[in-house]
Amino acid sequence: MPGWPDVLLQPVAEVAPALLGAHLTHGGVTVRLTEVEAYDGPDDPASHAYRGLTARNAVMFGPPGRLYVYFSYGMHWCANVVCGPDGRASAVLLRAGEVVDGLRVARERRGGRADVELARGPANLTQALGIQRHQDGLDLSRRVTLAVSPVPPEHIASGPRVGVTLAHDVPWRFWVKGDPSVSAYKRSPRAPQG
DNA sequence: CTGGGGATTGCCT
DNA sequence: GGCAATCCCCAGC
Repeated sequence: MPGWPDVLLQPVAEVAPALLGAHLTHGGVTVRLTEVEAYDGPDDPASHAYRGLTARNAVMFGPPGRLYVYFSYGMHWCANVVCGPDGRASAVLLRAGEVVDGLRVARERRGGRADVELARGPANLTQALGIQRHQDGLDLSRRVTLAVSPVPPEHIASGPRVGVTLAHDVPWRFWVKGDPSVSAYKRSPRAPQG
């Protein structure tokens, strides 16, 4: 298993599950990633990079291993790990994690939620870590620690991405089976029935 | 310049 | 399960 950042150069659907179990540290808080989603730049209709380079997604088109942060629904920040070779514009959305260090700070940022909910959901995870617009483009090389041993495939589940209207048949959401910090799955209201 | 929509969340019934 | 909050992004005129 390749280390950081070479692990990011694999196809994004392999990068995403490889990041499960990794630790990410920012703002005095460390989370263990339990849920992620893959977005494959130019070929993926659900990706922010699908329509090409814009001011918002510029970091996606740069080198791997940096943080791509975007603003969502007028109030939330969400974070991705840029991956693939420079210019490929692939990314892995960080959807959920378990706070393993800095509980006190994370609780303050999340306003007294239950510990298991501190980093459950992409916007909640970024809030627990204190990530906002200013962290767009941040180099993650000294902030990510890959799992000592990868989460075994039999402990990983996959399914459609959350809230995504297009390409709903692509099962590029990956999570640790049975982990309580994984967010409840909500299909996009506009996704096909089933 | 403008307007419709969005990789969400949490509170409401 | 329904829906409001809230504002940036970007496509289109």
